[in-house]
Amino acid sequence: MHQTIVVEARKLPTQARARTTVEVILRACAQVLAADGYARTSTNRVAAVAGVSVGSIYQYFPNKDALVLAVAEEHSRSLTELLVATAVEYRERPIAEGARHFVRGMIAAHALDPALHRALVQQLLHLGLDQFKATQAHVRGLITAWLSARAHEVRVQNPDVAAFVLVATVEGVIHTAVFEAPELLGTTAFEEELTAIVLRYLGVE
Amino acid sequence: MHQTIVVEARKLPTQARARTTVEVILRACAQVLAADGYARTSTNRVAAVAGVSVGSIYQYFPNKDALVLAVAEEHSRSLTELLVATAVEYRERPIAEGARHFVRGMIAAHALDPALHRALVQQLLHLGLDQFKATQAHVRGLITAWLSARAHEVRVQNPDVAAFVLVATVEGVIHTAVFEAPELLGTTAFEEELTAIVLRYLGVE
DNA sequence: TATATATGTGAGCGAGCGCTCACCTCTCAA
DNA sequence: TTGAGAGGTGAGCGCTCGCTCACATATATA
Repeated sequence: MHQTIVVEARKLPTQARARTTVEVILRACAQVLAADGYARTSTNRVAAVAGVSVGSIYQYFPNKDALVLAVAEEHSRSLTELLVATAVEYRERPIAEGARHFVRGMIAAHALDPALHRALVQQLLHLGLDQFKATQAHVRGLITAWLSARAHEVRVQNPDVAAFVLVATVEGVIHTAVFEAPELLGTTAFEEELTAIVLRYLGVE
Repeated sequence: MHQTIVVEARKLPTQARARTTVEVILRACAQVLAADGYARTSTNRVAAVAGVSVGSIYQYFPNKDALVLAVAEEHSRSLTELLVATAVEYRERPIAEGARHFVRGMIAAHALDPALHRALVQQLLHLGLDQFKATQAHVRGLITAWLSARAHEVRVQNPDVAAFVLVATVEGVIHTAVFEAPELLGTTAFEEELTAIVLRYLGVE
């Protein structure tokens, strides 16, 4: 039922003003997605918010879904970058410290733009499932490697399964908080509790 | 940005054949939602699948969203019933047993109709956030009560927070599995691992 | 049987959607 | 300075959507 979606840019912006236009369009699309969700995000609305004509959108994006997917790519790139940064930084530190910073990184990643993240997660399941899975797999890969390198310090039989459960747990709890209790996200109590479940699962605490 | 949605039935079916019509419509809507997602669920499609005229839908539902919300209500009712049943059954048993059956119940609940669940979760965040929250709160309430009753056996400071984390964890892991690794759902290994994280978080294992 | 009311029908409306295309403006190398 | 192509425009096409309404049929009641 999920048809293939053409993602390739129709034409590449070569002049400086064209690159600005593309960026303005992407920012406007992100804004409308965050505010109104995918269903109410029309190309005409995006163009209006961007202060640009509809035609300009279709110069660089073959269709609406390609535009949304481009926004999603940018979002998940900055999200992954943030996580990879923490992963590298805490690779050699104690488990407890690493876990705490993984949790902190994930919370920060979701705090970047919760509303946009929400809209994208919703629709990506229909549009870019592969890309969505790839991002998840990337994060999971980082955790798997980290667990494998410290298998003797940690209570896991299968690092793959453990990574799956860990990432799903942290993401799940943060998502629930985003939707149902956004005020929790900034608190240390929330971070503590999330770190606790991770550490206890790993048999560290 | 989320406008109120009229949910009340436009008129109540009094004759037997009218009740059948309503049920046929609800079933058809659930089927189309599960197969194609909310965006591709049109009232005309639902009517066609139900073998009924569009007009009949609007005899009993004021608009599309009310119809979808009615499907969601039915779905979450059967889901909650299933969970309450296990909760009652294992209230007096050991923690470990209770946790295992909570996990099992949640897996079973999501296995009822994963595709429908998926479509509903996606859209309910826009349509019936209150109802969605209420269902979550109900489940969380059961867990809070259960943890409070056994506070001395279990490593939790705040039963409310613990219940939040637990429910979010179990839901999150199951959701991730539904979307990314449906083949995991039936396996005992999956159930084991999910039970393990719950028990270790509670300091039972 | 006759009448009132509940139930069911489906062509088609108005609106909004994604998207196109004929046309205009800007940029820059020659 | 100029012309070729990149960049930008927006009215509007074709289509689908949610939804209505004038009408037909089934059922309950007298």
